[in-house]
Amino acid sequence: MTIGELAQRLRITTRTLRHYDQLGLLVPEHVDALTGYREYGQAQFVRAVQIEQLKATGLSLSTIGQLLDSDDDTVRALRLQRRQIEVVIAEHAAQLAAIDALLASGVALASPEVVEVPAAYVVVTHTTSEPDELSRTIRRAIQQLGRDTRQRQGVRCRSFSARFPLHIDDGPLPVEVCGHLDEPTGLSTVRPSETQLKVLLVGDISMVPLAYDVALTAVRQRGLVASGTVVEHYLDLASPGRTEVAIPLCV
Amino acid sequence: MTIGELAQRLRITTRTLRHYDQLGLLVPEHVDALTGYREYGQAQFVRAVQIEQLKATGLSLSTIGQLLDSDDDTVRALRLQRRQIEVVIAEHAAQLAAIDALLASGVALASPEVVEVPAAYVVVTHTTSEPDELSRTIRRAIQQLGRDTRQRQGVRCRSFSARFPLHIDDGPLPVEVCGHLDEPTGLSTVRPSETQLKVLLVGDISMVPLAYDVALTAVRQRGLVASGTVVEHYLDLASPGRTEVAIPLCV
DNA sequence: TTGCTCCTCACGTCACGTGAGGTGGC
DNA sequence: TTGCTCCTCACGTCACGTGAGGTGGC
Repeated sequence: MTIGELAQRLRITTRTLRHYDQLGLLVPEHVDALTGYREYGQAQFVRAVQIEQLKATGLSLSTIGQLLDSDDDTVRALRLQRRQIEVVIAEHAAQLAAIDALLASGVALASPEVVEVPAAYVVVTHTTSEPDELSRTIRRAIQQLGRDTRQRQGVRCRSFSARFPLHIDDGPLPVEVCGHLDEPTGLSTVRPSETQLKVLLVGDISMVPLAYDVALTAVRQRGLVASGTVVEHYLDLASPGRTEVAIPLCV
Repeated sequence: MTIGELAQRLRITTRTLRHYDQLGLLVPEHVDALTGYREYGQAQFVRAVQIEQLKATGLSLSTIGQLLDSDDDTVRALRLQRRQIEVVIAEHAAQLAAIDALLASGVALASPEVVEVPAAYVVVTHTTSEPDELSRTIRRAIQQLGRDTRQRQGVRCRSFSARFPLHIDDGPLPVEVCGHLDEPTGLSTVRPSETQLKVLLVGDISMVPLAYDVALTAVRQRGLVASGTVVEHYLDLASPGRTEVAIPLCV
């Protein structure tokens, strides 16, 4: 049969069949020496169907060729392909999550700004941490604080924030973790209002150092005076979530 | 800052930054006329972070550029992107299903072969169909037959098959649908053994006509004599599932 | 002088889509 | 002569990776 007939049967284009020919994946039974016309036979038809079947699994054409030509372990190749597709799906799921987080934040793209943060009711806990344990320490303190406030006061924290030194050296550093409440309760205190240079970051945790860097650079560049403390405010704890990284200013 | 410093902060390569420069997506604050060295400032740093944030959603660089440069509707763009990612995920899910079906079948790739199909216990039902209603008619008959055998005989069919004329003209055509049983029951009959040219097809429904075509071509090419009937045997009804398309032979 | 960072081309990736320009049989 | 199918280049896609080959400041 001609290339057009084969293409019609397979519901693919003649260009695709010429591409397969060029790759050596599906060579015509015979090529007219004069006109260059390709002639395909029954064996090529069957092979073409097999190729389309394997293409439906997302395998590359070169892999398909190897599987059809040698007696390579097709089961093994399909299992491998399965794992790779799962990775790709996970990547796309992460993109969906990133989109949702951005939409939920009102599409806030990282940009540093000076803001006046109003006073707030908070429950405070203090701890210390090695520099490279910082994020784990904060996470644990937040979980503990969340449980405590719910058990002891029946109140759920709206969000959490952490404060630690702006410049981190060796050795343990003091960390303050706050749970933010809507209303004052027995154990809550008031955190006074302050001026901050703030970066709202929507994205996964790996972007937090970047936000910190943006904030710090902006402080320097605008000639502001930092108070020596960093504030990270976790607006939601989902990953990727919204995190504010801020540097309190001395006004 | 230099291109290397900016790259380090963003955890991307200098090549990527040069690429952005080339696209006009992120142009340095200043380029040394003599050495060609790029110099980036605070504004470029912030813009670069915004670019990376939007890249996490899977948007293309050209779209990102448009969103950052004009006041295009970013919310609309993100919603659109969300839908496109869902489509891509669905495609990959279909690939996973294709892999699973192939693995479940023992990696049977379409190839026509002459087989002796043994006798079987079946429950038979007859109906007619317009040619372009064929697949729907078969599906309905299978559902009905499945319900009937379970209700009236408490037996579940192992699989189903359908028989219809090999050459389909205009007008209604006779269709025979069988439910295959493990054991004989009150209403079951025996379908005698027969010789078929069979193609086992693993894939979605759209490939069934292809399998039919493979089988028919093989019959012709091998000089066999067809009985005038096509048999489709649905080994599992999931989609994509395993379907045998066979043409009974006159021996 | 040796590293290090920086520079500019320019090819390669993957599976084709899409013209451009031309030919042979009904 | 007009359609139709067929042919061969060859560029374009997308976001860079990866050399090749070379330069300026410590």
